[in-house]
Amino acid sequence: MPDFSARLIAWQRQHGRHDLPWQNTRDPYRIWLSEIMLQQTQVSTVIPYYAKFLARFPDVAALAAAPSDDVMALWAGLGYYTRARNLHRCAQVVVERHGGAFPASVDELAELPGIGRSTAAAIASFAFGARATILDGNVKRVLARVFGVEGFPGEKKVENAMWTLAESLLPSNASNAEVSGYTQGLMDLGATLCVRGKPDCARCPFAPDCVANVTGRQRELPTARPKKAVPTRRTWMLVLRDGNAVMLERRPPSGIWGGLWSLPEAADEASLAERARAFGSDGEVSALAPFSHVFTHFKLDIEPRLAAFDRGVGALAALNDADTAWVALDDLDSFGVPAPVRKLLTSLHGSLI
DNA sequence: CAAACGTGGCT
DNA sequence: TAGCCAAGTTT
Repeated sequence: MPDFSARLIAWQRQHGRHDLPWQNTRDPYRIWLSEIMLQQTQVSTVIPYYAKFLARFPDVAALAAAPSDDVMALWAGLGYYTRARNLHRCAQVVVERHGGAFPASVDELAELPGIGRSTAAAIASFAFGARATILDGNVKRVLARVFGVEGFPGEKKVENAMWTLAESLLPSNASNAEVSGYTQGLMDLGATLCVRGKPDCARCPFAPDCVANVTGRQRELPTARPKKAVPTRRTWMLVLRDGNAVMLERRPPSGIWGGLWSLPEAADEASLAERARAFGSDGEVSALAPFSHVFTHFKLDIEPRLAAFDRGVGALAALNDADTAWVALDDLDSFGVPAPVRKLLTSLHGSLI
């Protein structure tokens, strides 16, 4: 399809999205921030986080200078927390090694923490008019359908073929504005017309040439991810409570909820009771309602236990240090707390006292 | 290179 | 409802 890019650019100009919060700017900082947040995350989810970050950290220098805990607290709830740590590191690298200005080339961008090939292309095309293709979920879906690309796009072989195809479709001599429109068009087509469930082929500029549309295979393309059973893990969480405050513990930097503040955990009931005693609680440990939380790759059954504590007569364990903190339930916002733990504590806040 | 890595929206 | 998956990157 020799006129793929021209058709896409024309479609985007007329029917694409033009008023998202991170559009209508060439500020690499704002574009970068949005692109990181939008990785594996829907637009509607990102919008309030993007606004919060921009208000608190108006430029890359402000973000670089912030304490890591502040960045994590602001990111809490968005998920994939490695993104937040890389975001912070990236800001510091840009300030310390690039004089506070994002590099303009795809290759240099892709060397920065948290910026891979697709995000680098997005930033380079939106901020600098570079001729580089993205390859996100939207593009994979559009390419699979329009060109009839078979196979699960998460598979390396298929993904490589799609990168090659996507590169070949780039507009050859386009202005900066056209390059931005092309990249945005790829996303918009996938996000608004060529959606997973019921694609609106009637309004699609590629309908007459689209393999999936012509053959009625919209449902089979792109090829679905192979099904895998999700294992279940189980954990006991300690709600050590002193009046309106609970004790939180810093999680290790990597692994699930890496770098967030969460409730102390144990692998079984007895171990949790022992931890409660070690912290200095001499009261009873009582069961709260169990619940489960589903991640992408496993299900977590959570057994919360409540124990009373009195810091007034408590021991050294009552003191805050780098990895433990007593937090008022009204003040959870200033700590990066995992979403389900936050929900648990918030519901407790309503029912206690 | 397959697996790890969150959460919420949608069907 | 339970399953699928979204503006992917890192290890």
